[in-house]
Amino acid sequence: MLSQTVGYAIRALTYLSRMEGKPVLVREISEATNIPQAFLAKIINTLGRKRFVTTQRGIRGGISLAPKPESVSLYDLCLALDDPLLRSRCILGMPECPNENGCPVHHFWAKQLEEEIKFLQVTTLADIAIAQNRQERARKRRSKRG
Amino acid sequence: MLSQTVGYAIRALTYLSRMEGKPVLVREISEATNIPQAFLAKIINTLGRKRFVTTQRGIRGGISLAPKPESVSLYDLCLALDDPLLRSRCILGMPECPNENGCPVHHFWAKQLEEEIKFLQVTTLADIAIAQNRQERARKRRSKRG
DNA sequence: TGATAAGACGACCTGATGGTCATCTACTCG
DNA sequence: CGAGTAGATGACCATCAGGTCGTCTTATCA
Repeated sequence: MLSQTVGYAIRALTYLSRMEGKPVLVREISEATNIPQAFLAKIINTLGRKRFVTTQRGIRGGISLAPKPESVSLYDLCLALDDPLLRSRCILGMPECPNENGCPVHHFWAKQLEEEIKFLQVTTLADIAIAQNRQERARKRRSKRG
Repeated sequence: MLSQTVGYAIRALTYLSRMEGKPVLVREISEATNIPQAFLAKIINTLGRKRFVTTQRGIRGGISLAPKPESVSLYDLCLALDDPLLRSRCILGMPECPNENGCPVHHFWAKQLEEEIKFLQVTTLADIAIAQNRQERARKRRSKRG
């Protein structure tokens, strides 16, 4: 499981990546994605210091995505926001566990974690934006039909 | 990832399951497994109320495993100790996510969780005890040889 | 220049998890 | 019965993630 924080970051940046670089207010992101505004501001701030977004204060200010969506992996975001997933270790914590493959729990969880890291590395904001656009269109079709 | 609490429970009960029903002191389990004693006592207490172990106070007292090791799945322990894993939901938390299969993140994580639940259901204390016995023998061989 | 709009930032709160400690209760044995 | 042993139990503490609030700073525009 990813942390709530990284989940929010993914949703917020995905929203930004569908805006073609136009600055968007934190308030607007918050309302569109249903993320608590004050907390989102904090996350955005961190992402700004790590150069994932550029921020602009004052009138006509807002947030915009700095890199291209397809060059931001979920793994990058986990790193930037220090997601606990990246710190996870064998839960049975027996001293010999990491070096032996006898323990079925260790073996299984190591495999799961490896798969997850891999997934986070190959999945980018662009992938999620595409899926969201698809969902959006499906939703609109449904409401027009209904 | 399983919680620390469930990890401790698995290790403690695996230790018990290698004792053939003989009562063992919390202190002994704690020392053998390197689990903080006071915290372990609390976990054991919960497991006692849920009938996973029988406890006996006073001289010649201690803890013993109530069911047979092969009939206690890790899933049972997660349930008994209310592991957060069993409460996990889609991290992107978008309202449509659970009903759509468009979101790659949702899709992947649902699959991972399903695999984990399955693993927890089919893996029992007996499986872990067997693996530990194997490790133990290997360790002894190494130290005799060295 | 000053009003206003925005993000920056530090202080603080809350609940969950992991962990400690002191005291109570129950059991065994001499 | 009384001493001693061992689990039961409740109060308490630390840390962390998630979240709020108030104030400061920086930008735009009239």
